[in-house]
Amino acid sequence: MELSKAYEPKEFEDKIYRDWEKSGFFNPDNLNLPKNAKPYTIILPPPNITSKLHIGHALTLAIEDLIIRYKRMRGFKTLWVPGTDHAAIATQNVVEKKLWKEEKKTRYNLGREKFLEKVWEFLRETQSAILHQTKKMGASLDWSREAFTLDETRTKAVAKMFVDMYDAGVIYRGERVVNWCPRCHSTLADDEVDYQEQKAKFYTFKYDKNFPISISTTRPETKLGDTAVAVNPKDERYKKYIGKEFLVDFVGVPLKIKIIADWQVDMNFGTGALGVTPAHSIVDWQMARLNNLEIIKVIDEDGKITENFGEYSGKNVLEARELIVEKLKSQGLLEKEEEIDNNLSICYRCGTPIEPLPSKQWFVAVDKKIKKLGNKSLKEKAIEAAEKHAIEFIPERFKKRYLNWMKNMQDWCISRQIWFGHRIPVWYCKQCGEVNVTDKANTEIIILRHGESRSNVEDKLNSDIKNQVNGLTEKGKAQSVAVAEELKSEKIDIIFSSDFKRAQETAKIVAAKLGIKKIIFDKRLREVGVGEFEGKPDAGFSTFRENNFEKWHYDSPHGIESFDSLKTRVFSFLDKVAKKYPGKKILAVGHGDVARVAKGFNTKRGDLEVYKLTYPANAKDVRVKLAPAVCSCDSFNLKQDEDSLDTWFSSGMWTFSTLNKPGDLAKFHPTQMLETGYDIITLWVSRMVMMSFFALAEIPFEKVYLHGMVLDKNGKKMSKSRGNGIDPLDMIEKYGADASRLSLLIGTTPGNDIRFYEGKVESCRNLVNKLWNISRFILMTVEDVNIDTAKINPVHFEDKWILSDFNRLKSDKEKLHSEFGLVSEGVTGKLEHYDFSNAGRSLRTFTRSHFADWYLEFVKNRKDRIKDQVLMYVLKDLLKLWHPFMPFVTEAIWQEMGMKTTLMIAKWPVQDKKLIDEKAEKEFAVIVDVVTKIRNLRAEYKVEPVKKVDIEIKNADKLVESKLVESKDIIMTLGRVGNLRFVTKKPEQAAPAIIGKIEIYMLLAGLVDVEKEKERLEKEKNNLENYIAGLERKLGNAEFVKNAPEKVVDAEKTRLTEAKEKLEKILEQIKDLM
RNA sequence: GGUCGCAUAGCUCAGUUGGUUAGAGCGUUCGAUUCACAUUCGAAAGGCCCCUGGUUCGAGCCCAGGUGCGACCACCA
Repeated sequence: MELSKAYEPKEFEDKIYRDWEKSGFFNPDNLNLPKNAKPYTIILPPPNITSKLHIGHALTLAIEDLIIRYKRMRGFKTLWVPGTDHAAIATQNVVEKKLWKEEKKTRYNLGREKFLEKVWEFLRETQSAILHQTKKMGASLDWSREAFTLDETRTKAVAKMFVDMYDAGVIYRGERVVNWCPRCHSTLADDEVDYQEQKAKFYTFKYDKNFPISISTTRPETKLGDTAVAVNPKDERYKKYIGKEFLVDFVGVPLKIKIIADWQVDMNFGTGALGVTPAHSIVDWQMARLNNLEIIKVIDEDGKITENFGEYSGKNVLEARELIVEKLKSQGLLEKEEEIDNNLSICYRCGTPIEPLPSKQWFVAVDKKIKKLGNKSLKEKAIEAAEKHAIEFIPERFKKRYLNWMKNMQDWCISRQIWFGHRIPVWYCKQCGEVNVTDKANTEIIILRHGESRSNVEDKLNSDIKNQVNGLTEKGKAQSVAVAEELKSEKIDIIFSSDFKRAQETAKIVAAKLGIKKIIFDKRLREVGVGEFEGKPDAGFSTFRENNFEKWHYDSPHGIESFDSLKTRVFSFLDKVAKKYPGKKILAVGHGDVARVAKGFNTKRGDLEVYKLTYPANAKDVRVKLAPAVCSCDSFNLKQDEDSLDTWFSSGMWTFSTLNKPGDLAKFHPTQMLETGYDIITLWVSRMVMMSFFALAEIPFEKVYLHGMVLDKNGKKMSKSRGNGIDPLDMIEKYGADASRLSLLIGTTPGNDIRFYEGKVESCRNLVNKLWNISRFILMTVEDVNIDTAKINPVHFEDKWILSDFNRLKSDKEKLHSEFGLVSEGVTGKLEHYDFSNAGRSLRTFTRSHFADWYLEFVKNRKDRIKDQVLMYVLKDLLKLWHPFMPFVTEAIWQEMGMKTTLMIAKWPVQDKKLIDEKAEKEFAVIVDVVTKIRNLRAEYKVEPVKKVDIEIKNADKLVESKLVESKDIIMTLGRVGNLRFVTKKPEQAAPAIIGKIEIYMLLAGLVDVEKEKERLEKEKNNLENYIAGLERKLGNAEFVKNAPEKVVDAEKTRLTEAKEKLEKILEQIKDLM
């Protein structure tokens, strides 16, 4: 069997990923597991659909796939759920910017519906790019459970959550000072506010002559809304005024100012007195609430002074500021005007200075006590979960950040003035103003006109129920079939129909095609009554109505039905459907005028215009969307809230909104692990905890593993704007997915940022190729790839050693102490402790150094069955251990070996303690030392590689002497030795190397360079002397001998003895050279 | 301003409850190609473990103070 010379990722990766998908094992339902198998679930943090994935996402995928593959191999019912996040504001911004750049249009130019279409167009593009990237990384995600925060299922869940929270009193509508951008006309979340350093004029003045305290501000115009002056309660200067009220005349505006005390006031800033403007400062707003102050709005949504401020009203803030300062100057009230540095809050999108404004918004009350949570609030539960270790943070320090933020959290504003996202499920009644909160979906009614009938062809009006002789023509029947085809994709729930024959026949054809059995006939869908025009041509009737609209509106001339009557019955039908079938999609087969009137309902036009609407022939154009609620005043004329929800509201539900397959929630929630970047602890992690407590009264996850940020080589955060962002696809293209993943895993510790540069990927690529070539060699060497590896009886000590060492590598203990070199550390233990980096390092060291460089070199020329067994045993299990790190290459080799099942579900190797053999380890370590020393001697003497050297070994340790003899040939090969003798007497003219009791001499005949050798030995002598002096100092210290553990003291003594022996030999050698 | 983190070889990072002469990968230098692998192998050079003090028989590790860098939160009226 022979593999290609180098591993070519491109030849394998796509095919392997397809095979994995085909196997179905990404889905835990398909894993063949015992009933009691424990679940292990991670929900992938959904990437924003604002852009393609960057290397930071690749890190998330690499870590999570590593954990998931490891757990899967360990027999857990393993689930990893993929998805994407609609990222409301961010996405809307990206599309708005694009729209402006490409078409010079704003969202208002397009209107809500058209704009949203654009957004969806954009997101479908990025979404599929993200999907492709994720698969390329090799992520073993269960695609059958893929979710999107704004798909139908999640949208329903979000609306229901909102309603439930509202019903529980946890969501409320309230007024609060919010960050308002006067240009974007939207509130901004705190994290959407940028700060700009600026020089500002800082004015110090009094409101009027009679007011005793001076205040300072950079924004005199807001002072029109002051209702208090706050001072520090400790401030002796103002103590006497606290609680007093003053009526002042501030630049012509009368104000009532109360003096209040507040600890937040800095006595040393300005005058130590703060003018409180409740409506235009978040801090002041809080003070106002505590002190029951009046709130006066001074600035409106356009950034202009509101009414009732005389000459200032209607001016923008800068104009008003100038005017007020002038006025203060002229009144002699301005005491100081200085320049200070301050931070100006600006909109992160357009840079316009932000106006804090009071505004009606929707909030989640984080302090509201909730009955089903033991009368604790969401905040309390979220704090408790971390403090009582229900949720563990890795690394633990981030718990502090979480708790700190949580404890200071105020009610969470969840409404955003944007179009994209989950529209707030609240309807305001236009009639009585009542607020209706419901998660019921819109009811949608499609009004369909019947197909061509004989009365159409013959041009004889027919609106008499007793005279239903005419049905559909052949053409009409064909039209009905065609319409039914079109309607197939609509998922119609119910069909209504007029009871006129032509409508009945149409409805029956459509119903049969759509597979709907029952048709509900409703008189209200009948054609308008034509009275005396019955049986006559349409033209007369139409002309009459058009000429006599006013009259026909309410009356019934010539016995025809009035417009009002027609409208009333059609609307009554719509009303009934809205009430009785909320959220359904309904087809109503009727007639021309019925469609016309219904269309008017939808467009909310005046009666006359409604009548002039043309009705279409096909089904898709007349649709009525009805609000899902009917107000208690019985009106269904409701208007939905224009705002959308904060994107974290829906992503906060992510751990459970994704588990919507029947039984999933019970099986997989709470999830075991959340793995994400530390930058979204507050934004996301905290929200998930609260949302999960509200919805399910349980934690969303047991552990939170936080990874760092990926930085570029210079330690700068990667981003597109900096131009240092890296597309994982580029790395995969160049080095393969395995190398890309590995480069992100090795050298990465939880919570710490990682620097990424191509060199890392390159060296990982080399390692991947090394594993490939090890396999290539083994598969070429062994006689039978399927050799039984269950029972190995190793005879050679090198076999015993590698089996021993390899089983240490498998260990679930993080580190096994051993005093010998070349001993591996436990990979399983490291993985259990989330120490992925060191797990990878251990594997790398074993693979490269222990297995390839020593064992394989050692046994290269051996030909026997036991060796084959050892090789296959190590290779198979090594592939398993590597699999979570580099799934593709390990699977590729596995398949090349002719394995029938995928490596993905192979059992994780368990340590076989019987194979741990310390004696063999020690013996092999000596051989390694001897060979290394010989190589060192050669290198120091610059012996040409082709030239063989003569070596004599003296006084070999009894224990290992036989092994040295046994390995004579291999030592000679590895050390390029011509003659190897075991002697009892030190040779003349030879360079020594000493390992404990073993002395190795390289004979120098023909290569002697006395000066060089002297120099080398002197250096070593000095080293040893210093070392010995240190040890003697230590051991001569009575305190050390007294206090240190015996083990440590003994070890030092041994070292001293050995060093002295060694020094003695060196000295002898130097003497010889003299 | 508050909180947290980081500082070890030229670079990126390990370094366990304090106990050998502090390690790895990359890079550099020297050398090797009939060998499974030049995506390879052998070897070497390279460290006031940020500074100052303390605890201890003993500190890269623990404590205090400082310096530099970074992050998060708050925000100056």
